[in-house]
Amino acid sequence: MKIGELSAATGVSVRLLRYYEEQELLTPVRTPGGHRSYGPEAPLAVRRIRALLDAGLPTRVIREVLPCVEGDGLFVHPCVSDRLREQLRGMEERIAELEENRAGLAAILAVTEAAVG
DNA sequence: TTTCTAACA
DNA sequence: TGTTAGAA
Repeated sequence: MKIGELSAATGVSVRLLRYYEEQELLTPVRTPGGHRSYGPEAPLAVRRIRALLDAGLPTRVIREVLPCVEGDGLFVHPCVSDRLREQLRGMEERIAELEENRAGLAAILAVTEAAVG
């Protein structure tokens, strides 16, 4: 199918579909005219990518685990569990850092408002 | 009309 | 991610 059809079938913009290809998440074949041609499994592949993206994974990680994804993307082969835990760890670290930032900013505001009014 | 690439917002 | 320009 053509990119426009895949877009209509998945609700993902044509622009994004081209971007996924650039990130090596999708690998459509080319017609003699240079147009992208997607196979019948493309809609499922896009759903998987979306599921992983919605989990906050960067495209770089998605590229690594995509071959191990099954179904609609909510289940992956156990062999990539470690990679995913690593991501979860990093995510938690970022959250912790943001909490510190929040406390710091709140403190500044509290002191400021107490002094000014 | 649709798609392509590349670059800008 | 959306938009846009010029070409096929």
